[in-house]
Parts: sequence; structure tokens; C-alpha cells
Amino acid sequence: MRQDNRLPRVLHALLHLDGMKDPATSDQLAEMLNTNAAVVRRTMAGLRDQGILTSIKGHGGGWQLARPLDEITLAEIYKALGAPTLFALGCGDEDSQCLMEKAANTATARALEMASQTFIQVLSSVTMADLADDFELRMKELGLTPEDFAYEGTGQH
Amino acid sequence: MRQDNRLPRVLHALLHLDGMKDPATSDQLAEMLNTNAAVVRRTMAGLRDQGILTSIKGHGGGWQLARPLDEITLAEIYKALGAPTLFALGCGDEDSQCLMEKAANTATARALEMASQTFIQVLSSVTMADLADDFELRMKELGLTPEDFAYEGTGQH
DNA sequence: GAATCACGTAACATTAAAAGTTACATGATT
DNA sequence: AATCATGTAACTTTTAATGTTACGTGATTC
Repeated sequence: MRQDNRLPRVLHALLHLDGMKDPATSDQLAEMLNTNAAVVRRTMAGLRDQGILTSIKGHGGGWQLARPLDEITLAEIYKALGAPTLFALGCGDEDSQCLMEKAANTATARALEMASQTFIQVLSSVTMADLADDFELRMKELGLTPEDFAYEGTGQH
Repeated sequence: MRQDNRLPRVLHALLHLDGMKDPATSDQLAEMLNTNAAVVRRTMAGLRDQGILTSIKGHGGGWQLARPLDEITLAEIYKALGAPTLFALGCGDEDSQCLMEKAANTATARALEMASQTFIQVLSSVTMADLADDFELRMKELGLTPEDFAYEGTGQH
């Protein structure tokens, strides 16, 4: 299949949302993420259901953070996305009859399982606040200020 | 993309090859692996180039192990396959301009990198002989003998 | 209360890479 | 010389994310 970029995309979106006082519309986020509004809604739906984001309909509506960044771990976000398939590699047919195939599949599955645990463990140890810190560091390194990253919205609602 | 099952498939094939004294043709292996000969040749090409397998053309030819199983680690096999993409997850655009996107991508990439290291590490710690042992254990648990797994070839060449 | 805005969602097209398939060239054996 | 088996190219199929379009529903504004 195609590569699944939902996780980094959502992380990116959340960082932008943190810097805004008004809700951001799906269209605004779509522009930031170089995609379109339907993809944004579809992707963020899980985060809303999980209580990470709030969505507001109607005039002045859009997406907002439901919690401060330091109370959101990357693992929680990954889970909110439905914990999508991590690996492009498979471990063969689940219920094969051949015992040699079973040995081969089990060995592959074990390596994948260990890797998966590492992945989740790393995600669990990082919060969105850590990403915000990383962003600020990068900004200072370039001698920029937060104003350079404020979203240029219409301000009308 | 579709799932990549080359690794478990090749492991399976090597276990079968270990039990045979004559070379196995691509057609024979294809039958064991539930695929066809061209896929077998394409998949095993890397293992031949890496000196794990030998391929012999012509009458009585086919595929053979080039080394004993305890001198072949799973990591070496994975590398011989070209170290195919491990993850279905991507970490976003490599050279994005947005610093927030960079922070998001970097965090994702870090988690993937750690997971990848774990994967390789586990593969490095397992040899094909370990898989053969696992197979024998499964066989004994079912009260079967090696003869039950000998390939029923034509014997003609 | 009508118009507008923005999310919610369904349906369909696009995309990318492994896997499946077919065909034929090359080399080895009989 | 005929046959067997690999080597390889070209093309089709498969699968799930992504892109796209369209329309329903709820909230706000005037």
C-alpha cells in the first residue's frame, strides 16, 4: 500500500493548533498540511472521539485542542488514529499447515512484535509538549519569533 | 502497498532446502511456498548474490544452501533481500520548510528508528539453525518424524 | 427563519509497491 | 540437438492510504 503519514501529519496539526486562540477550520489545517479538508476531518475524527480535540460546527467553528500539550503523549495519538498497521512487512499466513512455515512465521512475528513494543514505548515517553519545545528550539536557532508562525487567518467570524 | 512477505517466505524456503540433499527447483519451491517460479527466482536472487544460496542451471539444477544453517542469521537474510522498507508508517516529507512539521517528522522518525534498531537486533540474534530447532520441537510435539516432511519429488534427473 | 458556515460522512478515483503472470533468452546436462 | 532450469524483462493484479467530490446536519449570524 501507500505510506501512512497520518501520525506525523496529526502531530504537525496539533502543534499549529496550540499556537492559535481561535478554532482552526479543516480548510485552514488542510492548507498547512498540504492536503484537503475532507482528509483533515477523516484523520482527526479519532482524536476527537478520544477527547484530544474538540470540533465545533457552524460559524466560527473548527478544531481546538481539548487538553494542554503536556497531557498528550504520542502513544495516545497513535492509538486515537486506530493504531494503524505499523509494518510493511508481514509475518506470513497466520494459520499455515506446514510446520516449517510456522517456524518461519513465528520468528518473523517475534521480531516484529519486539519492534512494535519499542515503537509504542518511545511514543509513550514523548508528549506533544516535548515537540513544542523542539519546535521552539529550532525557531531560536534560526533567530525567529513566534509571530513568524502565527496563522494568517481572515479574522472574520 | 501490499504486505511484504518476502522475509518469512525465504525463511520457510531455507528450512525446506536444509532437509533436501538434491537441489530444489524454483517450481518445487514455488509449490511449497504457494506461489510461482518467477517469484521464487526474483526473491531468492539476493540470497544467491550474498552467498547464502547457490543456484545451478540445467538438468538436475536448482537451489541449494551455500552454508550450514547456524552460519546464517536472519539479519543477514533481511539484508540480502535488500533490507526492504520495514514500516508502513512514514515520517512525513524529508525536507519541509515548516519548523512545526520538522519537529513532528523528527519525533516520528526517532520512534521508527528505535523500532528498526530493535528489529535488526532481534534478527541478528537468531540463526536459521534456531528456526530448524523450533521446527523439530513442533514436529515432536505432534509425534511426527522427519520423513513426514521430506519433499515428494520425481527423483528423476 | 433564511442564508451561510463548518463539520460528518459516503462514494469514488488515484497512487505505490509487492506479488502474480507470461514470455523468452541463456546456460548446463543428457 | 533436445530438454531442463535459471535470469530477467514486461505487464497485470492487489491493497490500503490518500485525494476528490458531493451532500447531509448542526450552529451562527443577520
